[in-house]
Amino acid sequence: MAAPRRPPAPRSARPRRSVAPAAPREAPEGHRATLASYLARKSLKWTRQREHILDLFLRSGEHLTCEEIHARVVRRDPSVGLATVYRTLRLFVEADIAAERRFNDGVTRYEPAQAHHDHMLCVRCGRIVEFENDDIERLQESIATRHGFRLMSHRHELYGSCSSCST
Amino acid sequence: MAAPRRPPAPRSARPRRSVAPAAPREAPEGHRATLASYLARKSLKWTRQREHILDLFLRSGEHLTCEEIHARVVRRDPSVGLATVYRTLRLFVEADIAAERRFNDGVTRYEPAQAHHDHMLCVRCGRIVEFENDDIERLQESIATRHGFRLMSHRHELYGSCSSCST
DNA sequence: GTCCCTGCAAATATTTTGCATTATC
DNA sequence: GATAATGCAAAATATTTGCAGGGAC
Repeated sequence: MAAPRRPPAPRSARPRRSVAPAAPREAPEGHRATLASYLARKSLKWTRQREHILDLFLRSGEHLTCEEIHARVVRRDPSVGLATVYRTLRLFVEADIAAERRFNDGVTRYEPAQAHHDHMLCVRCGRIVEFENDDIERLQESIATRHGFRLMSHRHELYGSCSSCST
Repeated sequence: MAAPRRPPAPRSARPRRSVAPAAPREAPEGHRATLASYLARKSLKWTRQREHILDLFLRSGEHLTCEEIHARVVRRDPSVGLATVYRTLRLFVEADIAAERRFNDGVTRYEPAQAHHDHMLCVRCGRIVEFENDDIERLQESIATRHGFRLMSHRHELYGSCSSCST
C-alpha cells in the first residue's frame, strides 16, 4: 500500500526579528482567520471537531501531543476520535497555524505557529523554556554556506536541569 | 505491567532515504577495549553476535539504523536476529562506545562515540555533514546560565539542501 | 553448571489508513 | 446532492519483551 506521505523537511524558516529574548509570547490571533481562509481556498470544510480542536489548541500555550489534545477535547465533545485529532493537527501544520516539534521523548508535539524560536528543556521536570538568539542564527547560516548548503530550517534544543531541579 | 520502556521513536512519516556516508573520520580504536572492559566489569559475555555487530559498527563511519546494521550483519552471519541488534546497540550506548542520534526521519541511528559534534542534513538526498562550532557552544552556555539552567547536553541540527541538490 | 544471551514471535506504542456513515457547503 | 470529514477498527512502523533453548565462562 505505502501511500504517499508528508514531505520530509521540518518547516519553519521564517523571517527572524531581532527582539529581546525570553519575552513571553503573544497569543496568535490571526490563526483562526488563517485557517478559515486556508479551508476556503482548498474547498475544505469547517467542522465541529475542527472548531473544538482549534479552540483548545490555541488556548493552551503548551507543547501538546495529539493524545493530550484528544483527552482534553473529549471532555467537551466525547464523540471526537483520536484519528481526527491526528488528521486535524496535520491540517493545522499544512495551513501554517501549527508547528510540529519532536523532542527526545519520542512523541510529536504541536504548538501554535509563531516567530521562530528554539527550546531548552529540563530533563528532570520537563519544563520547556523558549529562546532565540540572533548570533546563533547567523553562525548557522555561515556554517551552511561554508558547506554549500542552502539552509531551510533547523532544530536546536538544549537539555539540562532548571533552577528548581538543580541541587 | 510493562516495565519502564523507553519511548519508541515516532513512526516515520515519510519514505526513508538512503543516507550517504558521513565525512571520513578516524576509526575510534579504543572502543573495542572499552567494550571488553565494560562487559567484564558487568559480568556480561563476549558473544559471536556482539563481535560481528561491533565489527561492522566500528568499520562503517555512517549513521546507521538497527535495521541497516542487521541487514549487513546478516550477510556474514545469517542467524543474527534483529532483536539482538537492537539490544546490542543499546548495550554499546550503555558502554559508551556508541551515540544515539534521532534526526527528523523517525528512526534512531547510531554512530561510534567521538568528540562532540552536530549535524547538517540535506533534506533531498539525505547527506549528513558533521560540524562543530565553539562560538555556538559558548552562546548556548550563556543562554542556559541566563535562564538558570545547568546545561547537560544539546541537539543542534541544520536542514537544507546541499550543493549537489540545489538547482 | 550457572547465568547470560539469543532467536523467534508476540507485544507495545505511535501514527496512519480503509471504509461505511455523517456532516458541510 | 456532491464531496469532504469522521469514527472505528485494522494496518503500518519502529522497537521491546517473554520465553525456551544454546552458549560463554
